[in-house]
Amino acid sequence: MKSTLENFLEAIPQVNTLEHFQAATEELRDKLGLEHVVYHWVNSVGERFGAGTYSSEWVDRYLEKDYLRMDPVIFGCFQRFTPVNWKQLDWSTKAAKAFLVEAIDFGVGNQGYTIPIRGPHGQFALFTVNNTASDADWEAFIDAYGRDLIIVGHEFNKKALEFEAGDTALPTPSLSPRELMAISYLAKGLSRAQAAQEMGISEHTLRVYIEAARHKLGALNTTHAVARALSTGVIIV
Amino acid sequence: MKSTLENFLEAIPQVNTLEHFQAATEELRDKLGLEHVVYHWVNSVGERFGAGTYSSEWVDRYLEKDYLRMDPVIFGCFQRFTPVNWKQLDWSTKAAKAFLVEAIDFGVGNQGYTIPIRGPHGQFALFTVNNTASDADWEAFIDAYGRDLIIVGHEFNKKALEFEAGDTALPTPSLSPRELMAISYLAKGLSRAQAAQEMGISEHTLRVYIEAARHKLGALNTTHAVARALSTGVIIV
DNA sequence: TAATGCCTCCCTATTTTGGGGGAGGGTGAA
DNA sequence: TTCACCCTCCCCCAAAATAGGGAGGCATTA
Repeated sequence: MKSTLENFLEAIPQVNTLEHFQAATEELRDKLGLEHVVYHWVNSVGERFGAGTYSSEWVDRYLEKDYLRMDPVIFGCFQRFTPVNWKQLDWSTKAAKAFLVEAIDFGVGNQGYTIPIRGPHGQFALFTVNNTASDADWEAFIDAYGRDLIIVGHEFNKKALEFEAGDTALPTPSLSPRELMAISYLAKGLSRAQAAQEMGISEHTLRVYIEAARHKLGALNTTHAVARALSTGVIIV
Repeated sequence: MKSTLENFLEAIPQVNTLEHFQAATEELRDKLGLEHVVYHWVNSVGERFGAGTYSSEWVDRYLEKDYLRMDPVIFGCFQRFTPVNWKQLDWSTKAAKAFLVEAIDFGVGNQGYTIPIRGPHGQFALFTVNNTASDADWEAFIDAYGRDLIIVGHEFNKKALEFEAGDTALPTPSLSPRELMAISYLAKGLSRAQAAQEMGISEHTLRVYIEAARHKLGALNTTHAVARALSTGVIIV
Protein backbone atom coordinates (compact mmCIF):
# COMPACT_ATOMS: atom_id res chain seq x y z
CA MET A 1 0.00 0.00 0.00
CA LYS A 2 1.32 3.38 -0.96
CA SER A 3 -0.84 4.99 1.62
CA THR A 4 0.12 7.47 4.31
CA LEU A 5 -1.90 5.26 6.57
CA GLU A 6 0.38 2.26 6.49
CA ASN A 7 2.31 3.26 9.60
CA PHE A 8 -0.86 4.29 11.32
CA LEU A 9 -2.49 0.93 10.62
CA GLU A 10 0.51 -0.92 11.94
CA ALA A 11 0.31 1.02 15.18
CA ILE A 12 -3.31 0.18 15.90
CA PRO A 13 -2.65 -3.26 17.38
CA GLN A 14 -0.65 -1.56 20.11
CA VAL A 15 -3.64 0.49 21.21
CA ASN A 16 -4.55 -0.89 24.60
CA THR A 17 -6.52 1.71 26.50
CA LEU A 18 -9.42 3.98 25.78
CA GLU A 19 -7.14 7.01 26.15
CA HIS A 20 -4.85 5.55 23.57
CA PHE A 21 -7.83 4.86 21.33
CA GLN A 22 -8.88 8.47 21.66
CA ALA A 23 -5.34 9.59 20.88
CA ALA A 24 -5.39 7.43 17.76
CA THR A 25 -8.41 9.28 16.39
CA GLU A 26 -6.62 12.58 17.01
CA GLU A 27 -3.46 11.34 15.37
CA LEU A 28 -5.39 10.26 12.29
CA ARG A 29 -7.15 13.61 12.13
CA ASP A 30 -3.83 15.44 12.16
CA LYS A 31 -2.21 13.05 9.70
CA LEU A 32 -4.98 13.56 7.16
CA GLY A 33 -5.54 17.22 7.90
CA LEU A 34 -9.17 16.71 8.85
CA GLU A 35 -11.41 18.44 11.31
CA HIS A 36 -12.82 15.33 12.90
CA VAL A 37 -12.32 11.60 13.11
CA VAL A 38 -14.87 9.68 15.11
CA TYR A 39 -15.48 6.05 15.88
CA HIS A 40 -18.53 5.02 17.86
CA TRP A 41 -20.73 2.05 18.24
CA VAL A 42 -23.79 0.55 19.81
CA ASN A 43 -23.57 -2.98 21.08
CA SER A 44 -26.22 -5.61 21.40
CA VAL A 45 -27.46 -4.42 24.79
CA GLY A 46 -27.64 -0.78 23.77
CA GLU A 47 -24.49 0.38 25.51
CA ARG A 48 -22.63 3.05 23.65
CA PHE A 49 -18.94 3.61 23.25
CA GLY A 50 -17.25 6.30 21.33
CA ALA A 51 -13.93 7.94 20.72
CA GLY A 52 -13.28 10.90 18.52
CA THR A 53 -12.55 14.52 18.09
CA TYR A 54 -16.00 16.07 18.26
CA SER A 55 -16.28 18.66 21.00
CA SER A 56 -17.76 17.34 24.21
CA GLU A 57 -20.41 20.06 23.92
CA TRP A 58 -21.63 18.61 20.66
CA VAL A 59 -21.55 15.06 22.01
CA ASP A 60 -23.54 16.14 25.06
CA ARG A 61 -26.03 18.04 22.94
CA TYR A 62 -26.36 15.06 20.60
CA LEU A 63 -27.06 12.67 23.43
CA GLU A 64 -29.33 15.08 25.27
CA LYS A 65 -31.56 15.61 22.24
CA ASP A 66 -31.40 11.93 21.31
CA TYR A 67 -30.33 12.87 17.80
CA LEU A 68 -29.41 9.23 17.23
CA ARG A 69 -33.07 8.75 16.41
CA MET A 70 -33.18 11.24 13.55
CA ASP A 71 -29.62 11.76 12.36
CA PRO A 72 -29.70 11.10 8.58
CA VAL A 73 -26.16 9.73 8.77
CA ILE A 74 -27.20 7.06 11.25
CA PHE A 75 -30.23 6.33 9.14
CA GLY A 76 -28.29 6.06 5.92
CA CYS A 77 -25.63 3.84 7.43
CA PHE A 78 -28.18 1.57 8.98
CA GLN A 79 -29.79 0.87 5.66
CA ARG A 80 -26.69 0.59 3.52
CA PHE A 81 -23.60 -1.48 3.30
CA THR A 82 -21.30 0.91 1.52
CA PRO A 83 -19.79 4.02 3.07
CA VAL A 84 -21.96 7.09 3.05
CA ASN A 85 -20.89 10.44 1.74
CA TRP A 86 -22.99 12.91 3.73
CA LYS A 87 -23.77 14.98 0.67
CA GLN A 88 -25.65 12.05 -0.85
CA LEU A 89 -28.06 11.76 2.03
CA ASP A 90 -31.57 13.15 2.26
CA TRP A 91 -31.38 16.39 4.26
CA SER A 92 -34.72 17.67 3.03
CA THR A 93 -36.75 17.43 6.21
CA LYS A 94 -36.89 20.43 8.48
CA ALA A 95 -35.50 18.48 11.40
CA ALA A 96 -32.55 17.27 9.35
CA LYS A 97 -31.75 20.77 8.10
CA ALA A 98 -31.87 22.20 11.60
CA PHE A 99 -29.71 19.35 12.83
CA LEU A 100 -27.04 20.02 10.19
CA VAL A 101 -27.00 23.74 10.94
CA GLU A 102 -26.65 23.04 14.62
CA ALA A 103 -23.87 20.52 14.02
CA ILE A 104 -21.89 23.06 12.00
CA ASP A 105 -22.48 25.58 14.79
CA PHE A 106 -20.83 23.13 17.13
CA GLY A 107 -17.73 22.90 14.94
CA VAL A 108 -18.59 19.94 12.75
CA GLY A 109 -17.42 20.27 9.15
CA ASN A 110 -19.88 20.39 6.27
CA GLN A 111 -18.44 17.33 4.54
CA GLY A 112 -18.44 13.87 5.98
CA TYR A 113 -17.81 10.27 5.06
CA THR A 114 -19.16 7.60 7.35
CA ILE A 115 -18.44 3.91 7.10
CA PRO A 116 -20.97 1.51 8.61
CA ILE A 117 -19.39 -1.50 10.25
CA ARG A 118 -21.39 -4.49 11.35
CA GLY A 119 -20.13 -7.13 13.72
CA PRO A 120 -21.50 -10.31 15.23
CA HIS A 121 -24.44 -10.20 17.64
CA GLY A 122 -25.99 -7.19 15.97
CA GLN A 123 -23.04 -4.99 16.75
CA PHE A 124 -23.11 -1.84 14.70
CA ALA A 125 -20.43 0.80 14.56
CA LEU A 126 -19.73 3.94 12.61
CA PHE A 127 -16.41 5.35 11.55
CA THR A 128 -16.58 8.93 10.40
CA VAL A 129 -14.15 11.38 8.89
CA ASN A 130 -15.27 14.97 8.66
CA ASN A 131 -13.99 18.23 7.25
CA THR A 132 -14.93 21.64 5.94
CA ALA A 133 -14.25 21.52 2.23
CA SER A 134 -15.66 22.06 -1.23
CA ASP A 135 -17.52 19.23 -2.87
CA ALA A 136 -14.73 18.69 -5.40
CA ASP A 137 -11.96 18.61 -2.81
CA TRP A 138 -13.92 16.21 -0.69
CA GLU A 139 -14.57 13.91 -3.65
CA ALA A 140 -10.86 13.86 -4.38
CA PHE A 141 -10.07 13.06 -0.77
CA ILE A 142 -12.53 10.19 -0.71
CA ASP A 143 -11.22 8.86 -4.00
CA ALA A 144 -7.74 8.82 -2.55
CA TYR A 145 -8.48 7.46 0.90
CA GLY A 146 -11.88 5.76 0.77
CA ARG A 147 -10.61 2.19 0.71
CA ASP A 148 -7.92 2.78 3.27
CA LEU A 149 -10.50 4.31 5.57
CA ILE A 150 -12.56 1.14 5.35
CA ILE A 151 -9.54 -0.79 6.61
CA VAL A 152 -8.91 1.75 9.36
CA GLY A 153 -12.53 1.55 10.45
CA HIS A 154 -12.25 -2.22 10.61
CA GLU A 155 -9.08 -2.04 12.66
CA PHE A 156 -10.73 0.37 15.07
CA ASN A 157 -13.71 -1.90 15.36
CA LYS A 158 -11.51 -4.91 16.01
CA LYS A 159 -9.94 -3.01 18.88
CA ALA A 160 -13.31 -1.92 20.22
CA LEU A 161 -14.49 -5.53 20.17
CA GLU A 162 -11.41 -6.52 22.14
CA PHE A 163 -12.26 -3.89 24.73
CA GLU A 164 -15.80 -5.14 25.02
CA ALA A 165 -14.75 -8.76 25.23
CA GLY A 166 -12.66 -7.79 28.23
CA ASP A 167 -15.45 -5.81 29.83
CA THR A 168 -18.65 -7.73 29.41
CA ALA A 169 -18.06 -11.20 28.10
CA LEU A 170 -21.66 -12.05 27.51
CA PRO A 171 -22.05 -15.67 26.49
CA THR A 172 -24.13 -15.93 23.34
CA PRO A 173 -27.09 -18.08 24.25
CA SER A 174 -27.04 -21.33 22.33
CA LEU A 175 -30.47 -22.41 21.22
CA SER A 176 -31.17 -25.95 20.14
CA PRO A 177 -32.04 -26.54 16.48
CA ARG A 178 -35.73 -26.91 17.23
CA GLU A 179 -35.72 -23.80 19.36
CA LEU A 180 -34.09 -21.89 16.53
CA MET A 181 -36.67 -23.16 14.08
CA ALA A 182 -39.50 -22.21 16.41
CA ILE A 183 -38.20 -18.69 16.97
CA SER A 184 -37.49 -18.29 13.28
CA TYR A 185 -41.03 -19.19 12.32
CA LEU A 186 -42.43 -16.72 14.82
CA ALA A 187 -40.10 -14.06 13.44
CA LYS A 188 -41.60 -14.77 10.04
CA GLY A 189 -45.03 -13.98 11.43
CA LEU A 190 -46.47 -17.45 11.89
CA SER A 191 -48.69 -18.07 14.89
CA ARG A 192 -47.73 -20.83 17.30
CA ALA A 193 -50.27 -23.13 15.69
CA GLN A 194 -48.92 -22.47 12.21
CA ALA A 195 -45.33 -22.86 13.30
CA ALA A 196 -46.17 -26.14 15.01
CA GLN A 197 -47.83 -27.42 11.86
CA GLU A 198 -44.83 -26.29 9.82
CA MET A 199 -42.53 -28.24 12.12
CA GLY A 200 -44.83 -31.23 12.24
CA ILE A 201 -45.25 -31.19 16.00
CA SER A 202 -48.05 -30.35 18.42
CA GLU A 203 -48.59 -26.79 19.46
CA HIS A 204 -47.87 -27.82 23.04
CA THR A 205 -44.42 -28.99 22.08
CA LEU A 206 -43.74 -25.90 20.13
CA ARG A 207 -44.65 -23.88 23.16
CA VAL A 208 -42.01 -25.66 25.17
CA TYR A 209 -39.40 -24.56 22.63
CA ILE A 210 -40.55 -20.99 22.74
CA GLU A 211 -40.41 -20.98 26.51
CA ALA A 212 -36.97 -22.55 26.56
CA ALA A 213 -35.74 -20.06 23.99
CA ARG A 214 -37.27 -17.20 25.98
CA HIS A 215 -35.41 -18.21 29.08
CA LYS A 216 -32.13 -18.76 27.27
CA LEU A 217 -32.43 -15.37 25.63
CA GLY A 218 -33.37 -13.71 28.88
CA ALA A 219 -36.51 -12.36 27.25
CA LEU A 220 -39.69 -11.15 28.90
CA ASN A 221 -42.08 -12.44 26.25
CA THR A 222 -42.12 -14.00 22.82
CA THR A 223 -41.82 -10.71 20.98
CA HIS A 224 -38.84 -9.80 23.11
CA ALA A 225 -37.29 -13.19 22.48
CA VAL A 226 -37.61 -12.75 18.74
CA ALA A 227 -36.18 -9.26 18.99
CA ARG A 228 -33.19 -10.48 20.97
CA ALA A 229 -32.64 -13.46 18.71
CA LEU A 230 -32.57 -11.13 15.73
CA SER A 231 -30.40 -8.45 17.22
CA THR A 232 -27.87 -10.89 18.65
CA GLY A 233 -27.72 -12.67 15.34
CA VAL A 234 -28.74 -16.12 16.54
CA ILE A 235 -31.39 -16.13 13.85
CA ILE A 236 -31.57 -14.47 10.46
CA VAL A 237 -35.08 -13.56 9.40
CA MET B 1 -1.96 0.69 -3.44
CA LYS B 2 0.94 -1.32 -4.73
CA SER B 3 -1.21 -4.38 -4.96
CA THR B 4 -1.72 -6.71 -7.89
CA LEU B 5 -5.37 -6.31 -7.15
CA GLU B 6 -5.73 -2.68 -8.10
CA ASN B 7 -6.77 -3.41 -11.69
CA PHE B 8 -9.02 -6.17 -10.54
CA LEU B 9 -10.78 -3.91 -8.05
CA GLU B 10 -11.34 -1.26 -10.66
CA ALA B 11 -12.98 -3.80 -12.95
CA ILE B 12 -15.54 -4.95 -10.38
CA PRO B 13 -17.98 -2.07 -10.92
CA GLN B 14 -18.39 -3.27 -14.51
CA VAL B 15 -19.61 -6.67 -13.37
CA ASN B 16 -23.26 -6.74 -14.33
CA THR B 17 -24.36 -10.34 -14.62
CA LEU B 18 -24.07 -13.43 -12.49
CA GLU B 19 -21.94 -15.05 -15.21
CA HIS B 20 -19.60 -12.11 -15.06
CA PHE B 21 -19.55 -12.34 -11.27
CA GLN B 22 -18.59 -15.98 -11.57
CA ALA B 23 -15.90 -15.12 -14.08
CA ALA B 24 -14.52 -12.54 -11.67
CA THR B 25 -13.96 -15.19 -9.00
CA GLU B 26 -12.11 -17.30 -11.55
CA GLU B 27 -10.02 -14.37 -12.67
CA LEU B 28 -9.03 -13.59 -9.10
CA ARG B 29 -8.13 -17.23 -8.49
CA ASP B 30 -5.81 -17.23 -11.51
CA LYS B 31 -4.33 -13.85 -10.70
CA LEU B 32 -3.38 -14.92 -7.19
CA GLY B 33 -2.48 -18.50 -8.12
CA LEU B 34 -5.04 -19.97 -5.77
CA GLU B 35 -7.10 -23.08 -5.94
CA HIS B 36 -10.41 -21.49 -5.03
CA VAL B 37 -12.12 -18.14 -4.63
CA VAL B 38 -15.68 -18.20 -3.39
CA TYR B 39 -18.25 -15.59 -2.49
CA HIS B 40 -21.61 -16.57 -1.10
CA TRP B 41 -24.28 -15.10 1.05
CA VAL B 42 -27.62 -15.46 2.75
CA ASN B 43 -29.98 -12.52 2.53
CA SER B 44 -32.70 -11.35 4.84
CA VAL B 45 -35.33 -13.69 3.45
CA GLY B 46 -33.07 -16.74 3.55
CA GLU B 47 -32.33 -16.87 -0.16
CA ARG B 48 -28.85 -18.02 -1.02
CA PHE B 49 -26.56 -16.81 -3.71
CA GLY B 50 -23.09 -17.91 -4.50
CA ALA B 51 -20.35 -17.66 -7.05
CA GLY B 52 -17.02 -19.34 -6.94
CA THR B 53 -14.66 -21.97 -8.13
CA TYR B 54 -15.58 -24.91 -5.94
CA SER B 55 -16.61 -27.93 -8.00
CA SER B 56 -20.33 -28.29 -8.45
CA GLU B 57 -20.00 -31.78 -6.93
CA TRP B 58 -18.71 -30.26 -3.70
CA VAL B 59 -21.38 -27.56 -3.66
CA ASP B 60 -24.11 -30.16 -4.22
CA ARG B 61 -22.66 -32.38 -1.54
CA TYR B 62 -22.42 -29.44 0.86
CA LEU B 63 -26.02 -28.44 0.32
CA GLU B 64 -27.31 -31.99 0.35
CA LYS B 65 -25.70 -32.72 3.71
CA ASP B 66 -26.64 -29.29 5.05
CA TYR B 67 -23.03 -28.72 6.09
CA LEU B 68 -23.90 -25.08 6.62
CA ARG B 69 -25.12 -26.17 10.04
CA MET B 70 -21.80 -27.63 11.19
CA ASP B 71 -19.08 -26.10 9.05
CA PRO B 72 -16.55 -24.64 11.53
CA VAL B 73 -15.77 -21.88 9.04
CA ILE B 74 -19.38 -20.74 9.03
CA PHE B 75 -19.45 -21.00 12.78
CA GLY B 76 -16.27 -19.03 13.24
CA CYS B 77 -17.37 -16.31 10.86
CA PHE B 78 -20.74 -15.99 12.53
CA GLN B 79 -19.17 -15.24 15.85
CA ARG B 80 -16.31 -13.03 14.75
CA PHE B 81 -15.78 -9.79 13.02
CA THR B 82 -12.27 -10.36 11.73
CA PRO B 83 -11.30 -12.68 8.91
CA VAL B 84 -10.80 -16.28 9.83
CA ASN B 85 -7.73 -18.30 8.98
CA TRP B 86 -9.03 -21.84 8.79
CA LYS B 87 -6.06 -23.22 10.69
CA GLN B 88 -7.09 -21.22 13.76
CA LEU B 89 -10.50 -22.80 13.97
CA ASP B 90 -11.58 -25.65 16.19
CA TRP B 91 -11.53 -28.79 14.07
CA SER B 92 -11.49 -31.13 17.05
CA THR B 93 -14.94 -32.67 16.78
CA LYS B 94 -15.32 -35.88 14.84
CA ALA B 95 -17.83 -34.30 12.47
CA ALA B 96 -15.51 -31.40 11.70
CA LYS B 97 -12.57 -33.70 11.00
CA ALA B 98 -14.63 -35.83 8.65
CA PHE B 99 -15.93 -32.72 6.96
CA LEU B 100 -12.43 -31.40 6.31
CA VAL B 101 -11.22 -34.73 4.92
CA GLU B 102 -14.21 -34.87 2.63
CA ALA B 103 -13.70 -31.30 1.48
CA ILE B 104 -10.10 -32.04 0.54
CA ASP B 105 -11.34 -35.13 -1.30
CA PHE B 106 -13.54 -32.86 -3.34
CA GLY B 107 -10.62 -30.70 -4.37
CA VAL B 108 -10.68 -28.05 -1.65
CA GLY B 109 -7.25 -26.90 -0.51
CA ASN B 110 -6.05 -27.41 3.06
CA GLN B 111 -5.54 -23.70 3.74
CA GLY B 112 -8.28 -21.15 3.74
CA TYR B 113 -9.01 -17.56 4.69
CA THR B 114 -12.61 -16.50 5.01
CA ILE B 115 -13.84 -12.97 5.51
CA PRO B 116 -17.24 -12.48 7.11
CA ILE B 117 -19.21 -9.59 5.68
CA ARG B 118 -22.35 -8.23 7.28
CA GLY B 119 -24.79 -5.95 5.55
CA PRO B 120 -28.05 -4.25 6.44
CA HIS B 121 -31.19 -6.24 7.13
CA GLY B 122 -29.27 -9.16 8.58
CA GLN B 123 -27.44 -9.87 5.38
CA PHE B 124 -24.43 -12.09 5.91
CA ALA B 125 -21.88 -13.06 3.31
CA LEU B 126 -18.61 -14.94 3.19
CA PHE B 127 -15.65 -14.35 0.95
CA THR B 128 -13.17 -17.19 0.90
CA VAL B 129 -9.78 -17.77 -0.66
CA ASN B 130 -8.41 -21.28 -0.54
CA ASN B 131 -5.24 -23.09 -1.48
CA THR B 132 -3.07 -26.08 -0.83
CA ALA B 133 0.03 -24.75 0.87
CA SER B 134 2.32 -25.01 3.86
CA ASP B 135 1.43 -23.06 6.96
CA ALA B 136 4.35 -20.68 6.45
CA ASP B 137 3.55 -19.96 2.82
CA TRP B 138 -0.07 -19.36 3.67
CA GLU B 139 0.84 -16.98 6.46
CA ALA B 140 3.01 -15.03 4.08
CA PHE B 141 0.23 -14.87 1.53
CA ILE B 142 -2.26 -13.59 4.08
CA ASP B 143 0.23 -11.04 5.35
CA ALA B 144 0.63 -9.76 1.85
CA TYR B 145 -2.97 -9.79 0.70
CA GLY B 146 -5.18 -9.92 3.77
CA ARG B 147 -6.25 -6.28 3.76
CA ASP B 148 -6.75 -6.14 0.03
CA LEU B 149 -8.93 -9.22 0.24
CA ILE B 150 -11.17 -7.44 2.72
CA ILE B 151 -11.70 -4.72 0.15
CA VAL B 152 -12.31 -7.26 -2.60
CA GLY B 153 -14.87 -9.03 -0.43
CA HIS B 154 -16.62 -5.73 0.19
CA GLU B 155 -16.68 -4.90 -3.51
CA PHE B 156 -18.14 -8.31 -4.27
CA ASN B 157 -20.75 -7.81 -1.62
CA LYS B 158 -21.64 -4.38 -2.95
CA LYS B 159 -22.26 -5.99 -6.32
CA ALA B 160 -24.32 -8.78 -4.81
CA LEU B 161 -26.46 -6.19 -3.00
CA GLU B 162 -27.01 -4.39 -6.28
CA PHE B 163 -28.18 -7.63 -7.84
CA GLU B 164 -30.64 -8.15 -5.05
CA ALA B 165 -31.84 -4.56 -5.08
CA GLY B 166 -32.69 -4.99 -8.74
CA ASP B 167 -34.65 -8.12 -7.97
CA THR B 168 -36.63 -7.10 -4.94
CA ALA B 169 -36.72 -3.34 -4.52
CA LEU B 170 -38.70 -3.06 -1.34
CA PRO B 171 -39.58 0.45 -0.18
CA THR B 172 -38.72 0.97 3.47
CA PRO B 173 -41.94 1.81 5.31
CA SER B 174 -41.89 5.09 7.20
CA LEU B 175 -43.37 4.88 10.67
CA SER B 176 -44.48 7.91 12.63
CA PRO B 177 -42.46 8.83 15.75
CA ARG B 178 -45.10 7.43 18.09
CA GLU B 179 -45.34 4.27 16.05
CA LEU B 180 -41.58 3.89 16.25
CA MET B 181 -41.63 4.39 20.00
CA ALA B 182 -44.40 1.89 20.40
CA ILE B 183 -42.65 -0.75 18.33
CA SER B 184 -39.37 -0.04 20.10
CA TYR B 185 -40.89 -0.59 23.52
CA LEU B 186 -42.41 -3.85 22.40
CA ALA B 187 -39.02 -4.89 21.01
CA LYS B 188 -37.61 -4.23 24.47
CA GLY B 189 -40.06 -6.68 25.94
CA LEU B 190 -42.71 -4.37 27.39
CA SER B 191 -46.36 -5.38 27.17
CA ARG B 192 -48.84 -3.04 25.57
CA ALA B 193 -49.93 -1.82 28.99
CA GLN B 194 -46.36 -1.12 30.08
CA ALA B 195 -45.45 0.58 26.84
CA ALA B 196 -48.57 2.75 27.07
CA GLN B 197 -47.63 3.77 30.59
CA GLU B 198 -44.08 4.49 29.47
CA MET B 199 -45.41 6.74 26.71
CA GLY B 200 -47.97 8.33 28.97
CA ILE B 201 -50.96 7.38 26.85
CA SER B 202 -53.83 4.95 27.17
CA GLU B 203 -53.38 1.39 26.13
CA HIS B 204 -56.10 1.89 23.56
CA THR B 205 -54.10 4.60 21.84
CA LEU B 206 -50.98 2.55 21.93
CA ARG B 207 -52.85 -0.21 20.23
CA VAL B 208 -53.73 2.09 17.39
CA TYR B 209 -50.01 2.74 16.83
CA ILE B 210 -49.17 -0.92 16.89
CA GLU B 211 -51.90 -1.66 14.38
CA ALA B 212 -50.80 1.17 12.12
CA ALA B 213 -47.20 0.03 12.32
CA ARG B 214 -48.26 -3.55 11.61
CA HIS B 215 -50.02 -2.52 8.45
CA LYS B 216 -47.20 -0.29 7.28
CA LEU B 217 -44.71 -3.04 7.85
CA GLY B 218 -46.90 -5.59 6.15
CA ALA B 219 -46.70 -7.74 9.24
CA LEU B 220 -49.04 -10.53 10.25
CA ASN B 221 -48.87 -9.87 14.00
CA THR B 222 -47.03 -7.80 16.56
CA THR B 223 -44.08 -10.15 16.82
CA HIS B 224 -43.74 -10.11 13.05
CA ALA B 225 -43.94 -6.33 13.03
CA VAL B 226 -41.11 -6.08 15.55
CA ALA B 227 -39.06 -8.60 13.58
CA ARG B 228 -39.53 -6.67 10.36
CA ALA B 229 -38.85 -3.35 12.03
CA LEU B 230 -35.59 -4.72 13.37
CA SER B 231 -34.43 -6.47 10.26
CA THR B 232 -35.24 -3.58 7.94
CA GLY B 233 -33.46 -1.23 10.27
CA VAL B 234 -36.39 1.06 11.07
CA ILE B 235 -35.72 0.54 14.78
CA ILE B 236 -32.49 -0.08 16.66
CA VAL B 237 -32.06 -2.53 19.52
C1' DT C 1 -23.39 -45.52 34.95
C1' DA C 2 -25.32 -41.24 35.83
C1' DA C 3 -26.16 -36.88 34.27
C1' DT C 4 -27.26 -33.61 30.97
C1' DG C 5 -29.74 -31.85 27.31
C1' DC C 6 -32.92 -32.45 23.65
C1' DC C 7 -37.47 -33.80 21.70
C1' DT C 8 -42.09 -34.93 22.29
C1' DC C 9 -46.69 -34.80 24.51
C1' DC C 10 -50.43 -33.23 28.07
C1' DC C 11 -53.25 -30.27 31.77
C1' DT C 12 -55.69 -25.80 33.76
C1' DA C 13 -56.16 -21.07 34.47
C1' DT C 14 -55.35 -16.23 33.61
C1' DT C 15 -53.71 -12.49 30.89
C1' DT C 16 -52.80 -10.38 26.61
C1' DT C 17 -53.69 -9.51 21.70
C1' DG C 18 -56.33 -9.07 17.62
C1' DG C 19 -60.11 -7.33 14.67
C1' DG C 20 -64.02 -4.78 14.14
C1' DG C 21 -66.39 -0.60 14.97
C1' DG C 22 -66.32 4.56 16.39
C1' DA C 23 -64.94 10.07 17.54
C1' DG C 24 -62.49 14.64 17.82
C1' DG C 25 -58.57 17.91 17.31
C1' DG C 26 -54.01 19.00 15.52
C1' DT C 27 -50.41 20.12 11.84
C1' DG C 28 -48.57 20.60 7.27
C1' DA C 29 -48.82 20.57 2.43
C1' DA C 30 -51.06 21.23 -2.18
C1' DT D 1 -59.33 25.43 2.12
C1' DT D 2 -59.25 20.76 1.64
C1' DC D 3 -56.80 16.68 2.14
C1' DA D 4 -53.84 13.66 4.38
C1' DC D 5 -51.71 12.12 8.23
C1' DC D 6 -50.82 12.13 13.04
C1' DC D 7 -52.30 11.92 17.99
C1' DT D 8 -55.56 10.84 21.35
C1' DC D 9 -59.53 8.41 23.41
C1' DC D 10 -63.55 4.82 23.73
C1' DC D 11 -66.55 0.27 22.97
C1' DC D 12 -67.04 -5.13 22.57
C1' DC D 13 -65.69 -9.96 22.03
C1' DA D 14 -63.18 -13.78 20.17
C1' DA D 15 -58.73 -15.67 19.69
C1' DA D 16 -54.10 -16.35 21.09
C1' DA D 17 -50.40 -16.30 24.26
C1' DT D 18 -48.52 -17.00 29.03
C1' DA D 19 -47.45 -19.24 33.55
C1' DG D 20 -47.29 -22.88 36.23
C1' DG D 21 -47.32 -27.76 36.77
C1' DG D 22 -46.35 -32.62 34.74
C1' DA D 23 -44.15 -37.13 31.92
C1' DG D 24 -41.35 -40.36 28.97
C1' DG D 25 -37.73 -41.59 25.40
C1' DC D 26 -33.29 -40.90 23.19
C1' DA D 27 -28.66 -39.14 22.50
C1' DT D 28 -24.12 -37.76 24.10
C1' DT D 29 -20.79 -37.32 27.39
C1' DA D 30 -18.40 -37.18 31.76
